[in-house]
Amino acid sequence: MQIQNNTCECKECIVRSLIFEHVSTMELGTFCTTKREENYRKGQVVIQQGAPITEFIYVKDGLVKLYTQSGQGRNQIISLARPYDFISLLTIFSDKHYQYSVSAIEDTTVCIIDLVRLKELVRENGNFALDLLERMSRTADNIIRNYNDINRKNLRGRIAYILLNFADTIYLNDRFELPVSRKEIAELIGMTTENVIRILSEFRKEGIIRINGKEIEIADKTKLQFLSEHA
Amino acid sequence: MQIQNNTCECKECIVRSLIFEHVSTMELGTFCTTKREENYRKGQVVIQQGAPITEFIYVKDGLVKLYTQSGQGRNQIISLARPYDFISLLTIFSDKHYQYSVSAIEDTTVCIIDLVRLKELVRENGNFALDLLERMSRTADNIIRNYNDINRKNLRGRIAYILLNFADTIYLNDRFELPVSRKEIAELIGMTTENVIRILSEFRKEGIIRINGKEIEIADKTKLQFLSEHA
DNA sequence: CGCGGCTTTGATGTTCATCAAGTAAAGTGG
DNA sequence: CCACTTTACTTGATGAACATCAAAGCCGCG
Repeated sequence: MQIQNNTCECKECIVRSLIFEHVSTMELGTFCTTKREENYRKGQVVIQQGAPITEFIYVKDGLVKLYTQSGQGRNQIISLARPYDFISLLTIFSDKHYQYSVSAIEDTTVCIIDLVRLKELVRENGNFALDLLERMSRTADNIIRNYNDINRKNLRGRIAYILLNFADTIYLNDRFELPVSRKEIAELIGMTTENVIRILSEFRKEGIIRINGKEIEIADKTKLQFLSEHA
Repeated sequence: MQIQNNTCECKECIVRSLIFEHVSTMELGTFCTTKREENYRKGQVVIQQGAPITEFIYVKDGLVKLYTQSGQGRNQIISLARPYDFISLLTIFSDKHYQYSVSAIEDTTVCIIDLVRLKELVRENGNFALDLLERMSRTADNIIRNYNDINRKNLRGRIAYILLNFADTIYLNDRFELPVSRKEIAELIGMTTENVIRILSEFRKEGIIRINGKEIEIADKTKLQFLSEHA
């Protein structure tokens, strides 16, 4: 983890993110003086569950996972966050401490803004407040819907669902490199690592997907969609 | 469902609710002219999944459930909402249509505020915006944590968990009347009705609880807590 | 009074986690 | 760069946990 200097390229970075479209250039200036960037390598912990919340963090580049840890290494992944996802959006306004951990799945750069400063901005700029509400609403909503969807599927349905998710929502391509390990997939959709592997193998044998290590290609999308919906 | 007249007892109702503590008396006045109340009897639908979101709704009195419906009557309850819970808090700022249904578990009165008016208030009143953010954050957070907690427990653990939840969080009493049917408990914690009944019976036989229809009394709280945490 | 929904219990079968054991890959220190 | 250790991946066998099916009693409601 390294702290970088604050050359103010915020404009580009932040403006690209919808949430900040209502922040004026002047207000943006004050961000640049208070924000900082940090880099994390794959595997490093960005936020430790239980740590006090003093800052607002978002992913500028890379990929992170939000997860809860409980005894003996049994983790549960709440969600994955990509650039411009606001990883501390969940508890940030309601809690004093993080209820989950965040760590980098790929090399990641995050931007960090002081929470007090962010709150000031909410108070001063009503449109920004609305943007933030909308963003937060969407984030929470997606997570909840995800839990709901996954809970009513059997294991084959879950694997189908997550594969379609990667292809259609994240990579926009039926062929992609899995960013996560089999173990992490298991933690993401609530099953064991062995069964993730088993079912991926089944899908391969059935000609639904092609696998080469972390590389996945969807061969029979119709069938995968059917499985996702009906299993 | 009846529409009531708008005698402005908002002050009492709304002020009691933390979220509105930063709304001035003047602003409160404009609420009274725009808000309305509706009554629903047990079992009636307050919000139908898919309906357009045009208003902000909260429970003034009673108890409702938020749930998603999927084919052939297999529902999943997302959460229960009691007075001053903001039932349309989730999708309200991010979606145009409700992603879930809401119906009354007990006779319920809801207050309804025009969404446009609410957004104006967010824009005008920064402290109110922060309150709303906090409230929303907490709501979403609780739901997510709940899913997380429940997912890692086996069936006995889930029943223990939900019973403790009723006793400690909702009724503040080790003896209470179950507001929900066995079927609804099942939908709330992701198991079948039969197994809810079976495990409640087991707990009764094991002397952990006493049951009389909908009335539950926790007899051995220590054991229930142990089950909730270790099963 | 009868019908439909809720509740209860038992029997059965499927799904899934766990255990075990081995291979492959990736990081680590000399 | 190679031996070494650790972590990820894979497959099979087993049993436990849980859903499903079936049948019957109960209760409220029209």
